[in-house]
Amino acid sequence: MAADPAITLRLPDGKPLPMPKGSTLLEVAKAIGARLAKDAIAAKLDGRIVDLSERVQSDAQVAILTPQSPEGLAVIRHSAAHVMASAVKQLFPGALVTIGPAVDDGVNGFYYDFDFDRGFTEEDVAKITARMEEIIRQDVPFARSEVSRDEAQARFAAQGESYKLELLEAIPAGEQVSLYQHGEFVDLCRGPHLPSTGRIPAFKLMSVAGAYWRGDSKRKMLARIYGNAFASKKDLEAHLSLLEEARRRDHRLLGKQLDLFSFSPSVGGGLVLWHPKGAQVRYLIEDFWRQTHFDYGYELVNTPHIGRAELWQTSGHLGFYKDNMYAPMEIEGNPFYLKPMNCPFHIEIYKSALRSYRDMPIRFAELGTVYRYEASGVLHGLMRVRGFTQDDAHIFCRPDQLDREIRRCLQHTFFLLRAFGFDKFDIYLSTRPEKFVGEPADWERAQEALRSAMQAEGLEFKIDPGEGVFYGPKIDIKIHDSLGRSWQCTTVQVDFNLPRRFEVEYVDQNNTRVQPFMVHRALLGSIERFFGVLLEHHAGRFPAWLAPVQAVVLPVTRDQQAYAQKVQAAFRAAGLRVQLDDRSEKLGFRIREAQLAKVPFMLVVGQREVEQGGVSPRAGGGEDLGFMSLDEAIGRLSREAARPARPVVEEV
RNA sequence: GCCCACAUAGCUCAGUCGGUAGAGCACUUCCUUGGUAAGGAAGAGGUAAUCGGUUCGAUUCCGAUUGUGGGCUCCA
Repeated sequence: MAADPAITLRLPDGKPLPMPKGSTLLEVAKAIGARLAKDAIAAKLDGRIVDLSERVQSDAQVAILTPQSPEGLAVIRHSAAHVMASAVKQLFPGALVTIGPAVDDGVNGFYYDFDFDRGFTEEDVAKITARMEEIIRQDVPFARSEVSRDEAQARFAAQGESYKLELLEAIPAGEQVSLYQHGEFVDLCRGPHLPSTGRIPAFKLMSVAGAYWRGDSKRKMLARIYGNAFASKKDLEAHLSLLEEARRRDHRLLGKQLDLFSFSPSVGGGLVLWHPKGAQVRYLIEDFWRQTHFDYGYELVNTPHIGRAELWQTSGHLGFYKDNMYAPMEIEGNPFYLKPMNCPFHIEIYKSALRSYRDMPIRFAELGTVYRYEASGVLHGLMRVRGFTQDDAHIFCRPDQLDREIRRCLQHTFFLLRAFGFDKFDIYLSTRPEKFVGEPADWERAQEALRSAMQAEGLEFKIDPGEGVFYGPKIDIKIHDSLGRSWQCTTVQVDFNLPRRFEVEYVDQNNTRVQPFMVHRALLGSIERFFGVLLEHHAGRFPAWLAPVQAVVLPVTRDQQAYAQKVQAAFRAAGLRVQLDDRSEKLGFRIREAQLAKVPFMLVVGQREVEQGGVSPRAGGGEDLGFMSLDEAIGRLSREAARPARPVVEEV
């Protein structure tokens, strides 16, 4: 040992660790601590995630990965995918293996795709689970080997694994590839993997689905099995109960239970029917939205649902967006299209007058209802529909105003989203893609404006290089809901395409006509989807200012009916949405119904309340607030059901 | 759109190995007026998603269509 030349490894805390050259990472872990060595499942060597069996030959940065780290968890899940594939091959030798990575979509942690003609049934999944448990119990070691591509081809050809051969085709001849083997099962895989199958602490197969080979709808449909794996049984249980909670607050279920909206096969898929209570909430959202837009200096506009084909020709939508547009309808010989976007109309309003640099910025906002063709298979409740209302706006501004306008948009966005109860966000800046329109210099300028606006607002953001739309860079904001799931709502996009196509201009200080910057932005995204997200976020219990019914008056007996009507009228006069439930049912029954309807307040009035001229409110949570005078109760409910305060708009 | 699954009363579901269907809740009427999460009785309600086919006979088997769910792809 002493003869081995020493190397120095640098640990995450910055401490140096001298080790003999050629030590395995497991030995490194042991040198750090016995407990760490026991927990270790893989390691990070100069940023590269590798097996514990890998030998370190030179000085390097080293971190030992345990199941507690996201990377460690990914290794467990990837290994679980291999174990699943081996179980499938044992049970169904006719199934061909394809790929099986670790993923993290909030539900699943890994999958493996098989070419298996019969497809997998529930019973198959149960059998596969049992076989996987056996393989894990046997604690079979994962062994890595490196072979030439040609040798790998020969091996997979012998096994008839045609998909693996296809993957190998893409690798240059003569290159080394890595194989991972546990038991009989060998897979082409970069790795890394756990030391052995016994190191998978807890897993569950979640579902079976179809998936195209290489995600290409022209290629073969494969049978995919999804699963998830965790660092402990407890983590798995927690995950499953989170999924259970998500099912419980599924907006489609709540929409039915609370009588908010529905879909009808007679109307068509993806077309929402808003019931009175749902429409009430929607209008409250929209009213608040409008008020904030006035506060942030927008002017509201209103535009038609259809427009002539020429308009969409000019905008370019018939070129790049046609697949999402409905077939044209002919009106007196002219083709018209249902609008998939509002921009061309807002531009026409802009162009209805000659604009001066003094007029800028011009901010047009509209709750514009658009129709987009969506393949039937992707429709999903309110989250993915064919007709929806965008909270759309277009800002036309001078180059020197862009930065300021973006900051304003961001302030407006966060004000609005916070008002609805969201306070955690992921922000992304998407930059110029390979195919783009406009001048690179303008792109630079716009990207810089987006970046500096976010920095000025003190926002942390990630950059998605090359993920911008072809017409301009954009900022996307995802909100986190109460279950920790994230939803893309807000998008702020600079557009270099439409101003050019429509010859949008203003007259500058030098009396020359120049093209303004144009910004598209949707803050809530789509009202339909936002409503769905909001519904799930609050589990159907809207904040009192949005509740379709804010209180229900419950007379104890028929004798208080007249008084109850007076109470209802008094609350209504104060602007509260109050209903009266004087059906001949017992009080307990009516309380139960109001509770299930998630009404924030119940106003119980019996003989005592009549005599003393008050009410006894009960909060939606079940708390009896005790007797109070009518004025006191109206004051309290008015405060609790107050709309969020208006924003303080800073001029930046 | 593609793969798989599903579609029975307003809702949630049961049942029918091919012989035209049932429960609970909701609804209507009556009784009950009860102080903080389900009082009682009676009644009404179904062209079994739609359209074809096989069969003496189809809600049940087969096909198509529409819709829904889980995915793929795409996106607000």
